[in-house]
Amino acid sequence: MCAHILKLRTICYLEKEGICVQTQITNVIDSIDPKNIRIKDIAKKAGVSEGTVDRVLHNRGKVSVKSTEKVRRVLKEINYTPNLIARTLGVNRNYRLVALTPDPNLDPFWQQSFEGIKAGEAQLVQFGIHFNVEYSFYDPTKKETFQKAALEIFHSHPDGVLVAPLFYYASIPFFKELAEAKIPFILFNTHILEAKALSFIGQDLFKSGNLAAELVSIGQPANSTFAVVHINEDLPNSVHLVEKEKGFRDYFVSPGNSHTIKTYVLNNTDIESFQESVTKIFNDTFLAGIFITTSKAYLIAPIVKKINPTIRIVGYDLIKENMDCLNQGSIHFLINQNPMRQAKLGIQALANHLLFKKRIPSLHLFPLEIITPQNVSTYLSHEGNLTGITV
Amino acid sequence: MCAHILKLRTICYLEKEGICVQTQITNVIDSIDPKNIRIKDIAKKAGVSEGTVDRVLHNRGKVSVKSTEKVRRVLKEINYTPNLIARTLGVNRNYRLVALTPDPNLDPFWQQSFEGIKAGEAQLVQFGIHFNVEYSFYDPTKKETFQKAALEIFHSHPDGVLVAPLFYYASIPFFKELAEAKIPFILFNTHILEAKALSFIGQDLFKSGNLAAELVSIGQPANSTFAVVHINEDLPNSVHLVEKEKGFRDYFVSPGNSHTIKTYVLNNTDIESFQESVTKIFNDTFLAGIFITTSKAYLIAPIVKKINPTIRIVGYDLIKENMDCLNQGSIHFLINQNPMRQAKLGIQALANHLLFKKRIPSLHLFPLEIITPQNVSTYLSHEGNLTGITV
DNA sequence: AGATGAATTGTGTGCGCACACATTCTGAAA
DNA sequence: TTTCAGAATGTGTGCGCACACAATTCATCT
Repeated sequence: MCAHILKLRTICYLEKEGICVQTQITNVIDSIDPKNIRIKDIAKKAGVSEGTVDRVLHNRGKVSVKSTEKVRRVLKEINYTPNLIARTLGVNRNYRLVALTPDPNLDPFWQQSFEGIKAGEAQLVQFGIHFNVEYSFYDPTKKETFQKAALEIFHSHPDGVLVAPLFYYASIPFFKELAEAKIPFILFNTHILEAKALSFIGQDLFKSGNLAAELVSIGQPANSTFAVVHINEDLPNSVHLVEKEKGFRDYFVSPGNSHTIKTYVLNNTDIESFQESVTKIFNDTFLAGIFITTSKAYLIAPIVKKINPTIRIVGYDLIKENMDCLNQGSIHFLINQNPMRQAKLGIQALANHLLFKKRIPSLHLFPLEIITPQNVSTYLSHEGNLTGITV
Repeated sequence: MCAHILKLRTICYLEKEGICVQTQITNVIDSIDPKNIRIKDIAKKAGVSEGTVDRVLHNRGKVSVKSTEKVRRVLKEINYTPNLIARTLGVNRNYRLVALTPDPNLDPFWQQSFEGIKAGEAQLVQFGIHFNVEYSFYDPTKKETFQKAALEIFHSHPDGVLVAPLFYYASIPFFKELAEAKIPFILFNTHILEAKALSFIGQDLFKSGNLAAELVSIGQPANSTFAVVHINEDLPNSVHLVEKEKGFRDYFVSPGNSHTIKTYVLNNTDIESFQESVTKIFNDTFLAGIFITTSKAYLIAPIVKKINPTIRIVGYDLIKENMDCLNQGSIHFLINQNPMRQAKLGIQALANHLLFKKRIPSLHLFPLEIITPQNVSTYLSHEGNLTGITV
């Protein structure tokens, strides 16, 4: 049979210089490959049956103290790691997941997150894993739609939930309910600390604002004025935007700082009056740079460029409209939140938790990706390659 | 048995406004879940045995035209995707991979790539996949060590190879041999087009130089002078550096450009004379920015800062020394090549090819990640999270 | 028609695990 | 001693696939 495996690892390149070929030979004789210990092997080694080992491994009880000890000792000796693939094979129950996000039809940003969820689902299917993801969408401008959807999800008793909880106060009771019902849930995009979620996946928004400040001010003269602009948002209810602004302002609180920061909140209920007010604001004040806290930078960038093309604009996310502005030079930097990868990872994390019973990190912070006209294309071609084993 | 699955997908949030709850109910009655078609199901539908379906699926021959037709028709009708997990279960053989890279002990950059390979291997082990990765290292400054290692690898007849081929001409014959012996190989970090590799994983180096030019010149006054610096490299033999410089210079070939570009090649055989020559060079010419084409920016950044702290420095990679310079303000931008993720993906790609028999893209270009003092920490915390299902 | 060998087709097994179920072992009560 | 729960332990099965091997069919020749 197998056994008698001869492993040969060679590190060699200095032969001439006398250190010569450094070869390490490992002989694995008639023993099990240490990488590949089965429950069966543990059972044999402990002198018990596979069933007993299984009971010990899963704390199913009904094992005598003596047997438990024997198994525990073997487990400590060898480093058993269950074969995750084999583990899922026998599982034929269907896990039902629900994803709750803003409606992708209302915002290209959430369209991308939606794509990520689908990619995650597709990947699991490919591996023969029975995960059904259902989608529930809400209107990001109306918190009642979130509450309603949340209630329905709770009543449908899913096996796991993935949520982008834009509304702070509206989401708290939902998470309380989920926790009580022991339904695992993962947050992405926006972190709600009190939620006690299984995991949060997203960026550090304070640092994100920090970075925006750096980008907007690089190479700018002293005594400049910068603006923070929130578009179309219910600011007091939106933790994520407040956090970004805090980070932005924090960057300028340093000994030698000479810059001035202003904040604007804009609503584009109708386009004409929006354009007017934008024009008025940016004509009145001389700004060296503008930081838009949402993915809506494309709404004001072209207007600002007409007023003064040297005003530096920093926004968020690789949505088409923003990239057009980037290429035309009206937006100078974008910070990519990578909603697609966030969402995909969310699904994967739920699978890891429910199915593979892996421990998943309670915090998965994404890097703050800086996008410029020169590197934007490299991000696009990369986004498509979301497949792989893992992720 | 199973069947009678009731799927319920709800999209609901506009009830008040009359559009009401939009519910889509899918009833799957007594039929197989379309997501989960087995070979057995195909066999039943085609009226043949599982063995015949298997033979058709794998082109093993020994099937009559009639049976082949029957199976093909069913396959066309339903969209069969094999269960990748089950596929690997029965595979008993041990695949032997060899990774050929510069010696990690000589360069922290290659240390990171080494970590990535190990991470990839570890992940496969966790999934119970029998992949043994052996390592073979060469001295990146001596092409003979590459040639020697390559020869040994070829003679050991591995199942797959992952290579970072820094030497252009020295590597061509190796790849020819591998191709003739039908040993699949994947390149990473440096692309050798003629190699006809299974896949290349890495960055577009021309664009990388392009981006460096953008970073070095943002917010700089007109008529500035910038330097391209190659450190410790056999330039004519190193395609990757030449390509980066091309990209860098290309950026400044535009109608309105007023900048000047200079190129320097430095060798730090002994530290003192190196420091002297660096000091001399950068004292002689007034430079607005410097682009170092390797991960060695930390060797000159502190010296340059002493001469003139406003000279902007752009380098490569998140190695400790560079990050220290970044935090101390002597390096202003780094472009992250993500050697860890590149290498890990290389292993995964080989597994996908050999084991899962998935098609893998012949080109996997990584994004050009811009690192600044403000976002460097977010990349570090993220690097650790390399696990997941995929990748 | 019967025999023979090749072409085709069908069946069985193992991969490692989880879980259901069957069996054996205790010790206390009858 | 026998009986009998209940605890402890062991055995068997399926998950979907690949591959080895067994069984069948078919065409051809005697």
